[in-house]
Amino acid sequence: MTPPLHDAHPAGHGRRLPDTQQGMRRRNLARVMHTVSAEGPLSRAAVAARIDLTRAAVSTLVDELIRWELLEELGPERPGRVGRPGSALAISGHGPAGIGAEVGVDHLAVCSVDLRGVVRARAVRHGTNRGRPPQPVLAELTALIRQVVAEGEREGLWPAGLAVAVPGLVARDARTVVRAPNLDWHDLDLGPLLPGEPPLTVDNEANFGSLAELWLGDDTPRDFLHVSAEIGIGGAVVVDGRLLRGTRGFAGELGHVPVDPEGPRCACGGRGCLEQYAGEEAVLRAAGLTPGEDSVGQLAERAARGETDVCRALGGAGTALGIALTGAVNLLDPEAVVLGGALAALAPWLLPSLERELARRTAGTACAVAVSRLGSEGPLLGAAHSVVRTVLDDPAAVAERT
Amino acid sequence: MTPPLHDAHPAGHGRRLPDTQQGMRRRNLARVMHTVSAEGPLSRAAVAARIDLTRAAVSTLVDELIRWELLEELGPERPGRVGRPGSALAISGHGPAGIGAEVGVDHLAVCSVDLRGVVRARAVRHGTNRGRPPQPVLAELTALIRQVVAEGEREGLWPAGLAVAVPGLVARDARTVVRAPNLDWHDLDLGPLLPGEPPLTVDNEANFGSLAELWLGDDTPRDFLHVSAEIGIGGAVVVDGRLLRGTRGFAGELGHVPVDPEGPRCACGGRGCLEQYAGEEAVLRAAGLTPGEDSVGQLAERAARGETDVCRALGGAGTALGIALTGAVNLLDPEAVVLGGALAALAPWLLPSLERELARRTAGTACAVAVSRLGSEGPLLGAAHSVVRTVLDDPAAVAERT
DNA sequence: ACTAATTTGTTAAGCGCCCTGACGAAATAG
DNA sequence: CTATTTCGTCAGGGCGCTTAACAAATTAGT
Repeated sequence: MTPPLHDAHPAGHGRRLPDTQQGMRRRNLARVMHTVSAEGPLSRAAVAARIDLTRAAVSTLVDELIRWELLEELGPERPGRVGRPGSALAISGHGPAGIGAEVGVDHLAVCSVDLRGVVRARAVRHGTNRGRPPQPVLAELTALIRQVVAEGEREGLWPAGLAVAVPGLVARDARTVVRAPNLDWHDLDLGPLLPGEPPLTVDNEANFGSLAELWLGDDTPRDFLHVSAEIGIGGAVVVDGRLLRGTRGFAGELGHVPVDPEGPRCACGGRGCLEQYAGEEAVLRAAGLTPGEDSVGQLAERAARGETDVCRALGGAGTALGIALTGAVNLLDPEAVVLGGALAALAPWLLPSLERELARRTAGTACAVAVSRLGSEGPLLGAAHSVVRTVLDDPAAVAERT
Repeated sequence: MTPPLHDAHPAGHGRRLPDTQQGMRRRNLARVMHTVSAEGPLSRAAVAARIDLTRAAVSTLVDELIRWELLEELGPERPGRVGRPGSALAISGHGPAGIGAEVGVDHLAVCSVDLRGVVRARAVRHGTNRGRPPQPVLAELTALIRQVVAEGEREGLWPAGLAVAVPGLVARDARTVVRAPNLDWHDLDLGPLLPGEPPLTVDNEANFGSLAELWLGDDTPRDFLHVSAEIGIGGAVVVDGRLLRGTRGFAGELGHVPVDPEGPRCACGGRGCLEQYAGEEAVLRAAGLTPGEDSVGQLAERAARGETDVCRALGGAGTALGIALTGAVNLLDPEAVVLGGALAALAPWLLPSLERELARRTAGTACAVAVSRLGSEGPLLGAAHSVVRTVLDDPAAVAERT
């Protein structure tokens, strides 16, 4: 079985390797990396058994990966079984690292993650970016990035790529922000405004969040629907371990699925979109609160205290989510629906009505609904990990770059 | 011991050939077949240029495919350009053929298609199957199949596979009909009731219809949403040239997407499902007609005559389709929506309201809506072609079977 | 008409990649 | 202490594509 070649959009390496011996070699190098990454320290023989190659072939692959410092030899395994003990191989903690960055409405964040998946450095700056012009915001982000990169370099890490999560739609070139309403950014190419050196990938925060769920989630299936809300409502569809992007890169826009065709007008031009019932502004209004800092925390706190207006508002949002998700589930038949972002924190008050609505509108057993453990950390971690995945997906490519 | 080469389901999900030299060889054989199939007669040099291999390599691949009678040498091409003219290669008109079969509510149909995609034999039996027990129906279908296979054998064709389209949900094993309400079949394994010889694949008629659209449509994109209605409303999602099936194989159930959360009750347990507005029964009732033979023809005829009740009913169905499709388009961002099956014949009266609804609910340019040229022929052709695709996808596999 | 240039298809040599089979090394079992 | 098992490596070989060269078949130019 071939390892899942990571989606084409983040990073240019998603291209299919050619059907030549070199391409085969590169795919097999990738299969070794994926196997070791997924199943902890493993001997050459164990890897060979898993990817269906001979020990001899795996030996040469591993030699090369060690020479490139992508794998490390940990030494002899603790015996336990009969026979000569194998020599444990592990993903290296040095070498390439993924840099993830997030442009939030109320903060900036950057982190670096090594090939093992361990977060090695972080930097955050709080304060609103709403309506600020892009240049100063991205200059601040660049400073945070340089700080994180420098910190990594002191530990023997070099940046293999930079992935930036933004709260808005991103074109398929993975550089241009088409529309980010809460930042008031439009048709903006981030390339020239960020460091030129590590290759850049920009994507929607909901997309990165769903990838984080896929890669880091506890037992997230390979087919699921991810719903996350910050200000608007974002969704992402993961099919067979791959993120579905759509022709223009706009797939997953759950927020503008019609819930009631004659409902209130929406900025998108439609009527009764989900966002009119479960978006932050709508929920706050229904709860009798005014928008402000940390609105989500406010909602959770008051709901926990049992304030009926807030509970009823969240219940209504859950019902609307349930209706919109019924349509999505009928269309996609996912294994699960995962609530992420701000929805994770509010899940206790959303789930009952959401699940009730989903169940009563579904023939047979309804789709399972899970709550993300990552919450608002998802987009940042997903961004950093997406870089790591491109390295695992084609280790030979990064070796060429050293 | 050879590894499993094909997914049970059609749609060529199963390009999971191992990363060994043999796997590479088989993939390259497939690439030659696909290239010749897609771009008509081609010289060895032209194929080599397209699939990025050397002429020498392509020569050996072609030799093998000719020895297996999957390719034919047509002889020297008409010159025109400077240089030695190439020798044109074409897909063979002999050898393996795909057998497609359709269990409709009102008919049975079988056809065979050669590797070139040409329909070589057909057989049809009219008469309702509604509520009949499966055994006699499938016995009749078997008789038609044998007839079509025999006809093909007289022309040097042998059946490489049998694909059966049914109006209902099919489990992922591609043999078991889980639920076909209009036939009143439930949890029925078709394997034992059909000829054992050509390998069997069963799938939903909407799925096969969408594949036909993908493979045979005029300029159907690789990402589209296919909507077809016979009695119920079926949908199918094609992403990057692959059919999206969902975990249980139930993806594409557009008919039960909620259009109005407080609408009329539906058999599925929900309320206001699309089928309650645009299903055959609902449209006939709204038009003041009673269900019967050829209801679709009736509707089209009366609408063409300008009967206001019928036109209004179809317009309402179009509006409901537009609302449901708005949600689907927001979620998937397809390149186009294609109306197939009975909807193709009724498109002139559905399209205006459908497109209006889609446009006014979409920010930016709305998704294009196209009408299928195949209409109700889609499922049968898609089934037969799905067999042909499995041959093109792994020609070495059929060579082993001779 | 004749030569030069161009393109095709084939052939032989070569290289890369994995497999087979055999070996020494390092552990356990008796 | 010996037999057994498993691991990692090495040499030899097969397979598949590439490179390079060549003959064949056509057009372009003089």
